[in-house]
Amino acid sequence: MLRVPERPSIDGLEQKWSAAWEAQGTYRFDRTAPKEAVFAIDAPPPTVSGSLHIGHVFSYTHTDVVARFQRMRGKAVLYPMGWDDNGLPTERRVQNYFGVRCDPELPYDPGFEPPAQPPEDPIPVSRPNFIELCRRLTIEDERVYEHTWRTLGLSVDWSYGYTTIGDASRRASQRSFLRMLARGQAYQHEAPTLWDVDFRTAVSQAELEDRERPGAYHRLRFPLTGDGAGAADGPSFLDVETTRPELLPACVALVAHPGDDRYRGLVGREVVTPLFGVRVPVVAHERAEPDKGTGIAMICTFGDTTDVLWWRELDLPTRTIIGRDGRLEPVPWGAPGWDSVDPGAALVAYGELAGRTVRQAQARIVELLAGAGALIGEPRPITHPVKFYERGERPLEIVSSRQWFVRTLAMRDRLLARGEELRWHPPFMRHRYRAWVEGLNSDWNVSRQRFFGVPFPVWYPVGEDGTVRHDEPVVPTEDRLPVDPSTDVPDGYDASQRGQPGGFVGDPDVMDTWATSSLSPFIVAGWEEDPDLFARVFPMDLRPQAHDIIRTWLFSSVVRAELECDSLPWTDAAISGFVVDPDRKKMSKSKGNVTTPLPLLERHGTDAVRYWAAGGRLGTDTAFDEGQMKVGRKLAIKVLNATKFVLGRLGEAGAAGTGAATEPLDRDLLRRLGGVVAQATAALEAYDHTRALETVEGFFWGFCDDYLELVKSRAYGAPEEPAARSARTTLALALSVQLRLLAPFLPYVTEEVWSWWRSGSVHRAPWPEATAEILPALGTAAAAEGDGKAEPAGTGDPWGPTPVLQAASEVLAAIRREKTANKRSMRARVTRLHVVDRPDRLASFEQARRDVVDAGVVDDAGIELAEGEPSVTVELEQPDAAG
RNA sequence: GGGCGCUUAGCUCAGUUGGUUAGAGCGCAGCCUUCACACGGCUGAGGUCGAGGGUUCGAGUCCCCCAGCGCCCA
Repeated sequence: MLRVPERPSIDGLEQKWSAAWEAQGTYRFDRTAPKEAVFAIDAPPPTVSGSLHIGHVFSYTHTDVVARFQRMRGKAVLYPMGWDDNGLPTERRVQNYFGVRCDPELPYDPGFEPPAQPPEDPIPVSRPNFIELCRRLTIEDERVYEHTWRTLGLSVDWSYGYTTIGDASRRASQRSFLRMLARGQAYQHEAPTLWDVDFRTAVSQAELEDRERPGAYHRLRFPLTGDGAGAADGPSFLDVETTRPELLPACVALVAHPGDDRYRGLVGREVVTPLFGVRVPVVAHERAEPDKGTGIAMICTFGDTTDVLWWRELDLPTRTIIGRDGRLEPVPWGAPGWDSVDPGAALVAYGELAGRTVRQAQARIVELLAGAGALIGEPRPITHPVKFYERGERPLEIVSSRQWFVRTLAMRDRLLARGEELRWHPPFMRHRYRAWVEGLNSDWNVSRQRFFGVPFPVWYPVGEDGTVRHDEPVVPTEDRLPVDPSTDVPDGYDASQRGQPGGFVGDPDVMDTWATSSLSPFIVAGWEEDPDLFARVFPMDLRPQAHDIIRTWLFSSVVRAELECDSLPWTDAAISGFVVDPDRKKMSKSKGNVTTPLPLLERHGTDAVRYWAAGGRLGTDTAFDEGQMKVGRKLAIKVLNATKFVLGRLGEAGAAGTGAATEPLDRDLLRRLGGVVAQATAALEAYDHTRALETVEGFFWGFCDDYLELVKSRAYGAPEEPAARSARTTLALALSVQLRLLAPFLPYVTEEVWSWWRSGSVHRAPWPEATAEILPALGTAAAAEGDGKAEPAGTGDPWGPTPVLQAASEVLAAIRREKTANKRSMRARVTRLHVVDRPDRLASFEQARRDVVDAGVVDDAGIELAEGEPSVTVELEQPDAAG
């Protein structure tokens, strides 16, 4: 039954159909499907830190196109949505939103309510209170996110949702951790660690970024001691250039390149540090750069990662001075390890520095060095790369602390092999992964000294003397997970023993957020909790994500699947580009050029925004372009109107769409459509949604502009007239196929018009199949034909050339051109139409003659055909004769 | 410094294994009250394919080099 509205509109379709899809369970995953019929997507859980942005809309649309395509092809699609709510972005947002800060020393206050307005000075709250606030805010944010996704029409099965702080995620993270610990793949270690002094947490290699910062070389003079050989005729001092003079008290050696003739004779000798009088050796190492400064450098514990390398490889002593708050700590000059030729002077000098921040200490020590005559010349300003935590605001320091690590370095070769095994879209993204894995220089530090995260499921015994025995961790059995060691009690102890001699303490740290999100395929698949589900969906099919997190999320996910399952977590990775503003600048909050999705969806309509997003190729940065959204809106409206028109011609009987296409023009149209189906299908299989859309869209416009005009009047014919029946069969089939081809891109308008004449959702309809669906309409006719309208000799390609459609379109275009050139209406009558061409082309035109006559308003008697150089001559009736 | 990508019409981009006269959309200009659509339709103008060199009968496409832009890593 046809139900075509009088005045169709694309406005309001989002609300109508997203509710219907939810009510009808259109996108529900069929968990009874066998593994080979499942298409499982490991979609990125967006970070819950305020709001989704246009980049999310962009890449999630790409994924949704894949999901819808696979679903229509009959796959049981598992398309879950998670929220990445644990971690620093949430903590930071909660601090700002409520005006609080977490102080783990405070006791829980069950009655705490944050003030309506965040106060100027943050209110200190206990850790449990802080976590409550985190949960409260993330639940609110997640509700808003979900609404945005539903408006965008993502075909997610919401019943498979998860959050990275939820019970399932904590269980999976802790279970995996315990197993890695048991297998020796996780270990804890007191070591120099990159440290953000504002967030007061360790960060991993993956979270670093270099930023250009101004600095200055300070030339410091170190007197040589008289101990070494040849002291008498050598120099009496060494000059060293450093950008970090404040680390002088932490200096443990000077280093030069072994091949540097200037210093070769001095290696093994000792110098004395200015101000602090510490005797340090001159050593040699390949990593010293002869071209930099004076070619000899201070090794301090620790200024940068090269210091750590030198310290480790050269087996140097440790003198750390920077505390976790980024200030210089008091140190005991004269005590063992802090020997000085003049402890009193060292104490006085250091007294000027202790308690100051790195920055303040630098300013002060420069004055002291200048006063002591140890600063040679003026500091020389430079710009140099400095390591930052990607979310941080001050340069990272390196502090020594106890951290949990996962052994990734030892599995480098296996990880590289997995990178080759994974199918990347586009393929060149493979290089990003390989370069990252090859460049790994430390195991993965998974500890974070934060609050809102997954705790390590570990306690430590406290000795009778009160010392914490970190090397004897106590772990829970897996059936107790998830645990919070700060409130839960290990087996064999009771709560009163917490922190007591002979008792226990909980590990205070939480896991890196990637340590949880890297398990997303495991969390969704019910790892170790739902073996039936796990067997059906793991390994998954697709990981879609953007290229900025290849080194973090993609990498860590490959690590976890390798460790737990000895496999890839998925077979394919689809890597989206970024959305950039029209000036090719990355959209970001700091640049103030971000666009929030919901107003856009409301202004242009979801299908329009998705059209823009689907136009962005994988791996390619795409300009934010509202013009493209207007084009998408136009396309959606065209679908609406063209469907209305076609259904109007079909009538109740024709809408069934069975029968044969007997007219050559109709047969050509279907042949071309068959080719479009094949191309679009191949493109989508290859994760090239852009090409698929272009192909389908191009055909659709030609269908509307030419074919519909050509068959308009023929399709009006009586039910029993064969030419009319052929037109209606073709219209019904072509419309049905095209709506399904467009459905993954424009889910709302296609569902709306599908509902006018078909039952069920277009998104559950089978993906068009050229051979099975279109060939029968041609095949039955081919057998019936024999009157000179026969097909060209079979070339094996049923979707070959379409000469009749071609000829008709070209002549129609010539007629339009003439009418336009003469500023005449398209209804102006053509009195003479003279077509000159090759014989076969004339024959093709002849087969569509009636349709061209109707569409072009041509006097049939005025048509002349002749062989020769191709040309079309059109003469129009006199304007005044039109009446 | 290393790696990857990009450079084609005013703008955003296609251009498959080399093969007639390099395409699309937007924008622009002109025209058309057309019975699905004025949230429309039709028609048109517009490009020495970043520069240079090479391979080839033939290069936007393959090779070399250079420049610029972007991203990632050091």
